[in-house]
Amino acid sequence: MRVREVHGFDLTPVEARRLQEELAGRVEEGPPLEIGEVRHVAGADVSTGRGMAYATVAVLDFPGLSVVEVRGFEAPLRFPYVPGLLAFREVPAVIGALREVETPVDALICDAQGRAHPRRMGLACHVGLFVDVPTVGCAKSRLVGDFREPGEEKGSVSDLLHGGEVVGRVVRTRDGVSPVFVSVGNRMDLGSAVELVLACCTRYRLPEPVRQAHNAANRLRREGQMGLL
DNA sequence: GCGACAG
DNA sequence: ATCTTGTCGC
Repeated sequence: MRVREVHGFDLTPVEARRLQEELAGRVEEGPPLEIGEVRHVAGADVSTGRGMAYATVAVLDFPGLSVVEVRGFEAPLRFPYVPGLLAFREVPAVIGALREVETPVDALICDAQGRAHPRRMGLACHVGLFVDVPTVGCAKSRLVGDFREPGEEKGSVSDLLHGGEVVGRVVRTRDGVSPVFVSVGNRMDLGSAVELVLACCTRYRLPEPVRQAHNAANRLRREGQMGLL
């Protein structure tokens, strides 16, 4: 996959925060994703340990959701975990893995926030500026915003509000499970993002591409490899 | 000053 | 996220 060199990552937290304010203006909300045209969906995740970041990207066919490619990339952690600045800690490793993906991907789901971020620049938006693929943020917990608990049935949703705007949606992906937080990454629309995430949650709470990437990242960290295809 | 806080 | 055993629930 083609990856652009938007900027370097040798920054301090103060510089990183200022860069986010500038980059947020480059994020594109829309157009709607033609989900009927989607052939492949990828998921990205990062596992950390012993000063290293182990990033993986799993590519699945759609709507079948079987794994067709898995790539991994490890890089030293050069930035601390600071709420709101996660991208500066994990993106270097993520783009390393994305660079090695050979399958044409139509959409990428990141295990993090997109526009549901204090400066509308979550990791999913950040990754979306480095690639041409539309990105979606699907996090397991909230970073910012207020919301009402969605209904208990799969498919129930509620708006995630912050600073007077709808920055994302709280989505129940399976009956009875805790909801996930979906928001636009880049080149995508919120409705499409929710639709895609729901279409990827056939058996588990998290979208299958993200689950596969998560498992591969843990294997990469523990065993130094992910298993072939 | 106090509480919140993706992974 | 990671560190970790047993244990409560479907």
